[in-house]
Amino acid sequence: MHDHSKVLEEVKKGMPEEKKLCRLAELFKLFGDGTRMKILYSLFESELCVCAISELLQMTQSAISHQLKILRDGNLIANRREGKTVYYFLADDHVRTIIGQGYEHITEGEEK
Amino acid sequence: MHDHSKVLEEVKKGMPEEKKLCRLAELFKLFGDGTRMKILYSLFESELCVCAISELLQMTQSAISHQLKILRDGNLIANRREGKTVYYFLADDHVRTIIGQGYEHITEGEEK
DNA sequence: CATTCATATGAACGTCTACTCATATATTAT
DNA sequence: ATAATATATGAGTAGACGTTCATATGAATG
Repeated sequence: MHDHSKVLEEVKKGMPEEKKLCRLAELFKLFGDGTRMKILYSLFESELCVCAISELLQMTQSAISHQLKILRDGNLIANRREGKTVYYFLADDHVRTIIGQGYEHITEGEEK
Repeated sequence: MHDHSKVLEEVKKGMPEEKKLCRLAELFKLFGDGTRMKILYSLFESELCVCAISELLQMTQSAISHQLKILRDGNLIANRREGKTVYYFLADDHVRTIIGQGYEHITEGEEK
C-alpha cells in the first residue's frame, strides 16, 4: 500500500468529529424513507392530523403513527392536541430547505 | 373518522408525484449512513484513492469499495483510474450543499 | 508470463427497519 | 360508567442493509 500520510493529514483537519458525522447521517436517515418523505412533504403546506395523513398516503393509521414518532423523535416535526385529534406540523424550516436542495438535485436536467 | 377531503385536496396539489418523492427518499438514503457520510465528507477537499479512504476511516478496503459503489450508482461520486489506483471525487456540488444544510441543522444552537 | 499491488464483487451472516396485528391510552359524547 | 373516536405502542415478522470473507479483475513490474 502506498503512502497517504500527507493527504490524509489535510483531509482529517477539514472533517468534523466522528460523532457529529454520525448524527448527520442519522438526520439524513430520517429523510431516507418513502413514507417519511411523503409525510414531511404533506406537512409543507399546513398541519395535518394523523388520520388525514393516513388517508392521504393510503396507509394504516398504525404505520403512520410509527413513522410520526420517528420524525418527532428526530425533531423534524412537532404536534399539538385538539380534543381527540392530534395535529402534526414541521418543527423547523430547515426541513423545507434540506428537502428542497435534494429536490433540486433530482430534478436537475429534467423537463417532463 | 372525520372528513378531510377539503384539506387533502389542497395538500395533494402541492405534492410532487409519488415516484419523484421516492427518488428523493432514495437520494437521502445515500447520506443516511455513517460510513457513506464520512466518505463523502472526506472527498470535500480533494479526490482520494480507495485505500486512502479505508486508511482514513480505519475500515477494510472491501467495506469501503462496497459503499463507494453505492455512492457511485447514486451519482454522488465519480472516479478516474490512474494505473492501479482509482481516485474518487464528488460528482456534484449539490452534495456539498445538501450536506451543508444538514450540518447547519444539527449544529444549530450548539457552542461546544 | 508470473507476481504484486489496488480495487471490485459475490455470497453469507447478523442487524436494523418498516409494516402488521392486537391492544392500550386519551378524549368526547351518550 | 359505557361507548365511540383518534392516536399510540409493543411484539412479531419479512425484507433491506452493511460488514466480512473469499475470490476475481485489472494494471504495473520483474
